[in-house]
Amino acid sequence: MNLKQLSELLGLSQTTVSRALNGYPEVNEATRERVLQAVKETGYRPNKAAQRLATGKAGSIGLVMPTAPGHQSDVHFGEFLAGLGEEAVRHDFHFVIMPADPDDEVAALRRLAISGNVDALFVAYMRGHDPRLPMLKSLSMPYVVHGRSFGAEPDYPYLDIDNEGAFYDATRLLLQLGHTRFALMNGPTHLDFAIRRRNGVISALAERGLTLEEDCMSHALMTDEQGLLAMERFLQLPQRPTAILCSSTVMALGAIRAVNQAGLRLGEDISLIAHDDVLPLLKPESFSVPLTTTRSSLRAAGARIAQRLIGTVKQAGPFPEQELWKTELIVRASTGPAPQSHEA
Amino acid sequence: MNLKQLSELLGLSQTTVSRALNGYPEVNEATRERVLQAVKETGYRPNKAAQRLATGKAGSIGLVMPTAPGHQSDVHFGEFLAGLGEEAVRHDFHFVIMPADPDDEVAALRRLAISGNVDALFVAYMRGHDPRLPMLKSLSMPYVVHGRSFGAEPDYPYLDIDNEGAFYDATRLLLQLGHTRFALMNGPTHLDFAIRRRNGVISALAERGLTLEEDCMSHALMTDEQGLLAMERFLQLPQRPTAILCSSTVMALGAIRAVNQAGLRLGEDISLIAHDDVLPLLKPESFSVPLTTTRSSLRAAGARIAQRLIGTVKQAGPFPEQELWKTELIVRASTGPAPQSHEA
DNA sequence: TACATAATTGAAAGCGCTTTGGATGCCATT
DNA sequence: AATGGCATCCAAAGCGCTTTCAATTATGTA
Repeated sequence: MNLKQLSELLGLSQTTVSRALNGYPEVNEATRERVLQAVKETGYRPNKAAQRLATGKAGSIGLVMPTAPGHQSDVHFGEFLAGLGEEAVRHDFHFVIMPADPDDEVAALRRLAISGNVDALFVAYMRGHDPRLPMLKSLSMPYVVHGRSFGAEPDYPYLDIDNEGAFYDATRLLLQLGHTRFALMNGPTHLDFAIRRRNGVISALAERGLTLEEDCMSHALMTDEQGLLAMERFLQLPQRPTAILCSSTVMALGAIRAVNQAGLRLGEDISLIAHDDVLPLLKPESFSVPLTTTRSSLRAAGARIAQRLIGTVKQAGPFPEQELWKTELIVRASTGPAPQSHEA
Repeated sequence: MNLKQLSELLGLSQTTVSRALNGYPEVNEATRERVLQAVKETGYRPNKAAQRLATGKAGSIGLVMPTAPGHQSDVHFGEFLAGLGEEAVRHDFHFVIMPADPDDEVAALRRLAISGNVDALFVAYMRGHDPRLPMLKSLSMPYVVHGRSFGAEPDYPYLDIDNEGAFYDATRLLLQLGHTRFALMNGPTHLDFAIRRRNGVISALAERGLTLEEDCMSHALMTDEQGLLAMERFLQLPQRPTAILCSSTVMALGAIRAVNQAGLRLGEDISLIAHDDVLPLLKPESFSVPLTTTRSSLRAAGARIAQRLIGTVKQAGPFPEQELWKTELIVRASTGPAPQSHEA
């Protein structure tokens, strides 16, 4: 069933039927009713490809999904998508996801943009000096970046959380509790959020004249296993850190296991603060020792970005170009006063 | 830059340029070279919407993503997507993802199909007597189902793992170890895999004249927290189970915490086998007590389904209509002989 | 040399929709 | 009765591509 058939069935022109469906005013209400009724009966749906070809818009936002045979999938991607979806479903928008090798992301993004398949772009996994930014700017298609790109002029539309502030505050809390030996379990080193979180820690420490040694820093994929490995390394250091900052609750999981296996007690021998993206599969408050976290919902961020993107496409602005969300520092039992040093 | 402009630039007709690009034989190799060169220089990309309109195909596979404000996102979705993507990227296919309220899935799937936006459909989260099946059959669009629908005639294209066999084998292993009191931590009750896994357990038990009591069964979202709660309930039963079967390693995480908190030892007081979807964020072998699992890679399944789907669209069959993958039963330290009952 | 044949290329139709630029009929005004 | 305005409706062009059918040129054969 297409427009032509439907209009013939109704004895109307395609023009009128099209207008009736798209809410144009110059059509008799009685006619509109008749059209709507026929649509219901026949199950007619406009062909999106044709719509897009005719209008240049088709209610879709595009994103590239990094993937490759060896490439680890990422929980955060799915969570983000859920947020985007939550908003998209309200506006009858859909997503076009282009899988691409991580090395090919710039090109993939460009292909997606000029494919004519999408109205706007969502970009994540930002890096320092991200090469996608100049490309996006040259594109004349709306986009919003999740995160920022360290080192680039912040003149692009983004939504980010205050990673530096979050880890600065978390570090200060631990300092106030008397800790002096810190370690940071971070995400992959080239990612923007990792850079900023590290800076947050370093600057809070610097205020007390402390530094973060190279061997007290780990950069790895944010998985349970990597958390375990990193923590095991930290615990074997001659000067064992007592305060750990961790970029993910998933990673914290493994880290805590390492702590337990070493016979140490979380919140007493070792204090730990992790960043919580509010993943539904993992609730920090129900850990055996409830976890102190810096919290910001990834999903909420996704929903907000979708809102901005869709709003822009539908000209329903204006939206702020830049948004920086504060995180919440939620104190639970995994943080406690620094243990009295045996040597002291 | 569009075809018309490109062809004018080259002094050729659109026809010839189009043919040159799509590998038709009736075009002079020299001309083809010239066209390809121009494409490289201008960065021309065909408009997918137009291509789709003209050919009816556009290299995309569609899926609906269940989502709603309260709806929990699911790790498995992302993992699956990674698998699909891994294969799709090789064939320059992309995905069209339609977010939809879980109550609206049938309609959403239909909309997606007749939107003209996709060449094939992927369907997951199958339930018993799934209402999407009859709809799909009436659709004349290729599709592959991940999982099966309990109670429906198995005459549709699917790829599933042998859930019943997996849990049957796991249960038998525990029986051989002398366990007699079993509990099952399952996924949501209406989902097909949950039904089959339960059946697997029940039939293995039945062979020994044992039954699975109602209070030794939990159906819940497969999250860490639900695992904790379910296990806590089990441990408070008057006849405490010693053998636990669990539908997910994520859930096992919480379950194990409950075991530890109760002062019990995994692999001694309590044996546990979990199903492992091979999520990159969680490696059962690196648990403090390495986990005995039934294993089957979700990602591999995704890749295989993409392969079938894309193959069908490109007429590169034939592919088997039905595939049932065996799972591996991998014995690690979380299973051990049944403890000697104090009462015995 | 003339003619069939193969190799290349192009003009134009069509995919299903939106939208511009009229038509048409009806009513109130003059 | 003639005019203008309004409410409705429609024919046709156009979005950017593929593909059918036809035209043109080059090649080989008798």
